[in-house]
Amino acid sequence: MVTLKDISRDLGLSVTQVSRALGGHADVNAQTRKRVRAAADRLGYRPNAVARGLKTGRSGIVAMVVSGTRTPEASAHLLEIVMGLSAEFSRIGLRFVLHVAQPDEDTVRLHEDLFLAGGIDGFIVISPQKSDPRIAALTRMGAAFVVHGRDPDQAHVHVDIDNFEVGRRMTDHLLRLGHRRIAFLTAGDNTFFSRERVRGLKRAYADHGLDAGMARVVGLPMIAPEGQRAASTLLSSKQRPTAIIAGNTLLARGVYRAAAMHGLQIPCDLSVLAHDDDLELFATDTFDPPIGGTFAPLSQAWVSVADTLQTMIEPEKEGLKHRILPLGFQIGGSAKSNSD
Amino acid sequence: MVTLKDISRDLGLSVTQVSRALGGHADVNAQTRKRVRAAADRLGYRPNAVARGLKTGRSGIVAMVVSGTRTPEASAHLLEIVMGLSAEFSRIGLRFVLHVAQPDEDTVRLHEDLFLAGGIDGFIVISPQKSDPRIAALTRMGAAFVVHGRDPDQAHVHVDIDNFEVGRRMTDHLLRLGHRRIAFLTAGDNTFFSRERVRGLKRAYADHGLDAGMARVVGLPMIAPEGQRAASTLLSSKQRPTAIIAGNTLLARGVYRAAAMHGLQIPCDLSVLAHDDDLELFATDTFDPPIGGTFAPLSQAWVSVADTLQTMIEPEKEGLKHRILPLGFQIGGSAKSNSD
DNA sequence: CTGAAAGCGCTTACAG
DNA sequence: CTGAAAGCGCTTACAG
Repeated sequence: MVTLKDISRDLGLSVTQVSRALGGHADVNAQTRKRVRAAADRLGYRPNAVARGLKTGRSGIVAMVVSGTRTPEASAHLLEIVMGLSAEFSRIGLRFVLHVAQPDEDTVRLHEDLFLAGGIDGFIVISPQKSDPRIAALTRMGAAFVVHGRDPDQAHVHVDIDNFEVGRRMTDHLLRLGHRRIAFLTAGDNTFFSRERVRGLKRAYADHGLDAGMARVVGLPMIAPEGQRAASTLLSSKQRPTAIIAGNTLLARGVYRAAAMHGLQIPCDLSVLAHDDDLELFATDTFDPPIGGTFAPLSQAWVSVADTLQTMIEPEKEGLKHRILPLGFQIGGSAKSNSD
Repeated sequence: MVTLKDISRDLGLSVTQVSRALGGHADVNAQTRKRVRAAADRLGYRPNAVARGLKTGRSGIVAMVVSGTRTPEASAHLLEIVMGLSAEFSRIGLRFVLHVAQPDEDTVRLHEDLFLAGGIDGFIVISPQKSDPRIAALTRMGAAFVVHGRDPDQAHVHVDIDNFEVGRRMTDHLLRLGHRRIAFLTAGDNTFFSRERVRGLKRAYADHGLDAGMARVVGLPMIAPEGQRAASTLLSSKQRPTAIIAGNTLLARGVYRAAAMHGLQIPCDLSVLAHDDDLELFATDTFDPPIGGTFAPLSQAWVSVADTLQTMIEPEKEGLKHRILPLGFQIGGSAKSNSD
């Protein structure tokens, strides 16, 4: 292993100067800097992150702890998220590692263990639950962390989209098209984003002077088979909805399948909208007709999450601190006016 | 942050003794040890892994670098592997972290970066390719690592099953039942395990005095849709096979589907065997009829992988060094005698 | 522009 | 059984 000492000996310089030269500090003779750089390359020097970490208190590593998932779709979803985060962090010079816990493992303790042992500069938390204990623990320990999404019960740095608007805009779009019986497939009530979206849906009804009681809200795991099952039930019901809003494109995929099984054409017999995270694995380009709805690429969120966490870890590099990301709307071809 | 110094000050002891007491060394007065333990708990002491790492050269962290995958099934497969490894490593007191690379990212470089920066004690490599460059790089750097599977072109520590036997036993079983036209669905030719299995298949034919030319070997990604497609093609062919061997249960799932679509009953019209890794996500208890074939739980492999890597990292804890794991055979109900 | 020195928190010969 | 000291490899005031 080549150390600063080796370089300093090789060059007859002090370790101090070598360190400064490689660190790119201004107060080093340009000549010297060049010589040091050359020697470091020649000897194959690699800075020891552990030693640097002990001195500076920073390891350059950020972590995320997740629980193992139960379904292929959820796994694929998780891995795409991890890939997106990894890419952003490596772009800004931080290393992102994942710790996958057992389903029955205590993730709060894992956060504590990882942080208190040192060596982790910060954390990412995704899919926060109501009064999320991970957020409470990280806050208590004074760890740097960014949450994707939001827990309204605690104050914390977060990056999110305006989920109220997600619910409001899609519902408004359908109401304008004349739909009244709208079903909304979304996650359970213990997620803030879902509650916000439902609140947006209700607001849209109210804005149109309508009773939101006409809408049906269904809470479910947000994967295709569940979407298919729920849509199937809805489409078999007496007062079947004329439009379905899917919380993500996986659910929408299930809705499309259910519609096909019921012999219903989209958008003629059934309008469908979905919120689209723009995930590659569940690309919407295979939707026929093309799906409409709100649009906010998760990849944007990762840019923001990574930059924000970096700013918390390295305050000297003042970066952006986006919090609420912009929301788009795609018309698509999956919704049509209704005159029931 | 509470350090050894804080405890030593609190107790009026030297840092040396505090360190030894907490480290469980024998040469410390039992009384003292107790007092130190109590003080550490009271003050909330957590050893600083970074400092320890600088001194001992060990971080207690092992890593695996994988490329992001493209399909939900492959993602689920990967995550189950990661969960299994995580569980084993945490059982023996090591932390297992995952780095998920972009599909286009240079994983060799990632291994180098992670290792040369220090802070990673060892690596796990899975799914080795022919002349795998990751293995070459880790060997060159002198890193501790264990490969699950084997690269015949390089010497390295590995944990594996006897894949020759996997191919030989399943083929032998079918040949004894009178099958002659056997199709074998397996991975591409660039994997050692697949070549070994094919070699085993040929040996079984030879042992029965038969020409292995009657067998059909199909290389493909080992997931259900591919198995279904390949089986469908085979079952439509003129000289359709009377038996299909699937390299894993995902492929077998696809074969079952294809058989159903072709109106073929298993095992009456078609015999099917599969190698079963005993993964929870692709449990075989939903196979009707129950699938037969070779059986070797991956969870066993992880026990062995973790113990072996620990032995390489901490030679003082001499542990087991299983290399080739035992192989079982399940009769199941998916294969039947043939008299074509 | 350069170097000697201190120190991050820990472990471990060494001497008593 | 106990403690003073050295040192892992780095960074960074401080003094020149």
